[in-house]
Amino acid sequence: MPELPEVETIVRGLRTVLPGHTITSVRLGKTDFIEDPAAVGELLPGRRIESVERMGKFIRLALSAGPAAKNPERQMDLIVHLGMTGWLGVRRPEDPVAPHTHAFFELEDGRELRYTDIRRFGQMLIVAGDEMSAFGERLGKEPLEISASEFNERLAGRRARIKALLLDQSVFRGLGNIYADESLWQARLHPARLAAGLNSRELGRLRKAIRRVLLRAIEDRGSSISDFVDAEGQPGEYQQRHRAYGREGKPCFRCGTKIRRAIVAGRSSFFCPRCQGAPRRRRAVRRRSPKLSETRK
DNA sequence: AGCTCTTCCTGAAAGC
DNA sequence: TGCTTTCAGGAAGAGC
Repeated sequence: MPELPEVETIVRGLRTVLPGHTITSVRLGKTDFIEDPAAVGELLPGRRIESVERMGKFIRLALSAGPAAKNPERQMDLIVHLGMTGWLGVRRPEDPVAPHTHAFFELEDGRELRYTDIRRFGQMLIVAGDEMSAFGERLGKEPLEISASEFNERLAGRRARIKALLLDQSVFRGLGNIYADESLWQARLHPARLAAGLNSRELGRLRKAIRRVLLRAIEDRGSSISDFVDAEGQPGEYQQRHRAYGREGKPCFRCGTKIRRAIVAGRSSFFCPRCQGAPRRRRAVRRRSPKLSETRK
């Protein structure tokens, strides 16, 4: 499942082969993951890919218009989210087409950029230049760029479970289930702890753990759990370093206690019950007198 | 505000 | 063996 490190890996691969090339035509298969398929088909031909960037789990292809493009005065970006099973890469036309490949962007040199997505949980949309900043503002901060004080501010006073906030893309962008669990294991924090209950030492540990986990995972070119491969088709290596995710019943690398699995924030969450101290049981909501609960706003 | 449930989708794996 | 059910999960939306 592509999270920040996997998307970064794809982006780095695309960056070496895409910029400077022009889209000459578009072919689409199933289009239910595309916001406006007609616009993709009509507006992209004639545009040149200027740059490839990652924004959280989104891939952004910045496009400039050549003379053949429609609406050449409008700067636009093609935004792609890989969802669960998405893949984006460049192939030659004679290369075999992977099943569930639903978009082909032919380039002026004959190669084609292909989008493959088994489950079609991905997204594809065109964002006009003047809407790009608004798009970015809807997302949270990049976890690798955030300062300690910004990090703490984002979590301060939030009564949601820390796992839920790590997964919330409007808080931080790019973390998913795997790297949230790995970071919490590294920071020795239970996923069900309330963010508001974390002290500054714990917040500091968490921010550092996230950085460490993500940077190492990027070095390893992501985690290949089921089917992730990079833009060249190579699997990542980081799954070999997982300490929590997917390790139910196996010994904790720190203390040997069996890793447990529980549903937190609606997601299966893996943690060490010993190293990652469980939150104090949430106080049962017992009402003393009906009046008290009524008077409280 | 935040939680749970549902929906989208396919394929792998578990259950019978 | 072969069919059926369950599960996985990113994100959004509904309802509480």
